[in-house]
Amino acid sequence: MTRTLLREEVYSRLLDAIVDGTFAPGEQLRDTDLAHWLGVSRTPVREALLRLGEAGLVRSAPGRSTHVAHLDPDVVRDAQAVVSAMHRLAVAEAVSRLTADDLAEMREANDRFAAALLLGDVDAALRADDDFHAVPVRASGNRAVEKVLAQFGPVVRRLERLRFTSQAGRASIDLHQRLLDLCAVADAEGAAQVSFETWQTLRPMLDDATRADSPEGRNC
Amino acid sequence: MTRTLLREEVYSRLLDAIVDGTFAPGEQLRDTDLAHWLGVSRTPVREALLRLGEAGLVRSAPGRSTHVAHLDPDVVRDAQAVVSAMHRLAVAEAVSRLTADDLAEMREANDRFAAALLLGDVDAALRADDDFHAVPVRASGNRAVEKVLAQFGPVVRRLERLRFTSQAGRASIDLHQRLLDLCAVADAEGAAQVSFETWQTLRPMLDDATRADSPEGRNC
DNA sequence: GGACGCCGGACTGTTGACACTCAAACCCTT
DNA sequence: AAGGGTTTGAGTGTCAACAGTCCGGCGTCC
Repeated sequence: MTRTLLREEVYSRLLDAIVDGTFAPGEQLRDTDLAHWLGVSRTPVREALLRLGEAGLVRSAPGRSTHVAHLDPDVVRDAQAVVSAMHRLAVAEAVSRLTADDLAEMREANDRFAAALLLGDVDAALRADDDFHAVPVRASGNRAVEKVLAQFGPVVRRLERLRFTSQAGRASIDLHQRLLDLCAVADAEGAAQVSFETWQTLRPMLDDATRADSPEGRNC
Repeated sequence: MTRTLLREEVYSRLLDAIVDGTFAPGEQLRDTDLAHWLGVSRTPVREALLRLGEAGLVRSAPGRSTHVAHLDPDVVRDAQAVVSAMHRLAVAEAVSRLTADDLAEMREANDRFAAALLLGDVDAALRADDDFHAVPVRASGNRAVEKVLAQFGPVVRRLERLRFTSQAGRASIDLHQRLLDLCAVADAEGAAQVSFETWQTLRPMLDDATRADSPEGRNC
């Protein structure tokens, strides 16, 4: 049984709090406060914050302060482009390895996604979407892709939680179905392209983001 | 003037030592020894090692030991696929933004690359190659791409230093030239595809790696 | 001679405290 | 009232030391 380190637990909790909005964009994070809140010393908190900083979820001014990153449209757009490219790569590498069970798992996740949209349950919809896309990522066996997605995925998810629309969701159902169909006939290039397009459905959310959260222009 | 932190200096020095082979694959790294060697306390060393671990350049067993990662062909292949995809994305986003100065800078770097190959100067060749590919990455303005390349680029470079051949280098000159030509006529898709292919020239090195450094099969 | 259990050392994880930097606030002078 | 200089507090960077885990070696028993 692998050992769970405090810095991993702290990282997960801080990540969740940032993505779900418990920590608001711009909110100051003091590592001494977080240490007290989590009941640990500063070191695991510092280590977790460093990782969050690498993903762009927090911004630190050395020796000064740390803040939850604003939803800077440039930052999110950059992360979204990286996430799209990683999923396309994963799909291209996975298509020849996907089993019937994998495809069934993707169908089931897409069905859950559609059902969640009907209920207006954003959290369930995003979980189903995660489950859907996780299948080819896992099948690709590319650990570097997994690491990049673990790092930049939350940056994109954070926007989705705030800007999710049923309209974009419904477009995703169809794209998910096309992706499934192309995987089923082992069309790696077609599937990779559709995977990329699936993640382009986020672009309208990014355009909306320029009218939210950072009224004084961009952080530099 | 931005402040330089010890953990950044330590990270750079450890990264260089791993990529250039000063720290051999498999070599044990004790953070107390590294702290003494670098004249700092363990904290910046630990923080640097965590980052190196995320890139796959070191492997830590929690509470046990830390080692320089072997040249595991799977790890390098994964990183190489990610690096290829990032450069392709960067080129696709950069093509419409490249100036005449940018193109001139790329030509100059390709010329230096060719000259270094003639002299058999691997270090100079790799520096020129870095300079060449840095231009579209910078022009793309995508900070997330820069971060991913900073993280996984050294994993790929590490193999190149050991397995570099003039033959592969000469193939790169032509691909560089094709990439330049396609950028000059603003063919984003063509340029992106050639950029991707440029990084595929590493594949023969990966196949050779299975006969080096990890005779007992893979680390798991 | 082999297997099992215990102990100690190696090494990392975490802790609490000190050091340093930066910016805001306050005070003094013009 | 404004500007400049000094002081102080906030917050992070780094330090030294303690805690905990894991594995190898040694001793004992069968």
